Amino acid sequence: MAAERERRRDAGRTRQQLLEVARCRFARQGYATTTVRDIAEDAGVNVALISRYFTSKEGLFKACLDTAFAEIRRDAEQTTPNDVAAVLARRIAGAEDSPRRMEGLLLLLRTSGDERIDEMRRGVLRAVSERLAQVTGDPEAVLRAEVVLAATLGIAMMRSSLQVQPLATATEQELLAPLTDLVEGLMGQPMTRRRPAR
Amino acid sequence: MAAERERRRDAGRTRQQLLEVARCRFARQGYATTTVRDIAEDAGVNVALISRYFTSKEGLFKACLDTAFAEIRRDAEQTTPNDVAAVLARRIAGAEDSPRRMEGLLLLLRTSGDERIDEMRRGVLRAVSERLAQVTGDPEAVLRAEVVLAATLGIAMMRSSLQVQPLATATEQELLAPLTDLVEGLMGQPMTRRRPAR
DNA sequence: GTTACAAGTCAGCGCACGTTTACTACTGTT
DNA sequence: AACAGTAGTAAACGTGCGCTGACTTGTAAC
Repeated sequence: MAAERERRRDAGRTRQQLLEVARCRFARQGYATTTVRDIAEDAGVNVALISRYFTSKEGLFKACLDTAFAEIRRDAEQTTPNDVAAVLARRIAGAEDSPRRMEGLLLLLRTSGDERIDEMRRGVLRAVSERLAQVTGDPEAVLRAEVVLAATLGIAMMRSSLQVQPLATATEQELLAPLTDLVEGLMGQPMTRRRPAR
Repeated sequence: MAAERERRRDAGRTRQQLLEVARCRFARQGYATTTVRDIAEDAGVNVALISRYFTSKEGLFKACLDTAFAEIRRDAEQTTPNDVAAVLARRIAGAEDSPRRMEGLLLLLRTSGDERIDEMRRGVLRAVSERLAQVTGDPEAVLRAEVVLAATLGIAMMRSSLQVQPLATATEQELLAPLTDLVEGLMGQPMTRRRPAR
């Protein structure tokens, strides 16, 4: 209850504000296209604060990635085999705090030009894929899980920057059936899975 | 047979050279990250020639998109229902002129910041999806076709800029089975397709 | 009320980018 | 051989970017 009244100057709050608007910009426009002046204006503060709180534009981007990674890992850990499609649908088109949820996914495929960041990204994608692959014990499972993940990222892309209809405005419910079929087709009961390569 | 010997100065050839190296750069790095000086150096010519032959960087990008669009449309027109997965696998990981084939796909999701170009992009994606959707007459078919397309684009992304293993180095043969299952699951025999939403 | 420090602002630096202008060199024609 | 026209070059211009250092203002402690 202490100090809960609004302060006109609050470092923690502005830092958080910067994180959120930056995350939104980076996810929608990509790293290179987003300028620090845009971000500062969105947050309603001066540009210099970005350098102060996050060292640099790249530092801010990395901070955005960190929060996104944490979210995604949490999602992945709590997902059970039967859940996969529903969790993906929720993340892509979940209603409650949309479109914040999808932003995390989009950050995964926005490159900053920094090799260390790309390495982090690969790490997260790989971890999520392997978690997904645990659903089956198949040696090909990781590859198939990565295809599921790739599909999810692709859908997120088409909905955000490309805005291809009708996918762009499909609801969570409308996405659930196709995603279920996709996951089922790729990781569920064997169809072509067990047959030898032609 | 006329004038087939190599000329040291050949406008048509340099123009073509610029188109090819630009397409590669744009596909790999995106529009904003690629500089005209990079492109000119790759082509081994002076920067000013980009302005001369394509008016501007954006003009060059648009020219790249035009060639990619033509290729993709041609692919789409010649695809039969049973072919879909094979054509996609070939485009993603086709051996003969790889990785040129995949570049066309990647250009579809690289944004230039120009709204007219984005409109073109949406148009092509939409056309390809509708063509894909003709496989079935289902009203939901376009949505499902777009999911197939999104998956394809996502895979291309993971192979190029993200380089997530094992997807990044999977061969055409290795991709064929998962893609077949994906297409089958989404557009083939009804599984959850006909059952009402939960 | 005064003081000290943190929060926030302002103006500008340096650099890399896309583009342009003035120039040089090659090539086919007569 | 001289010319004309085009292919290609060199250098610089203007702009917008990320970032910085000196400054101002709010806030909490005494």
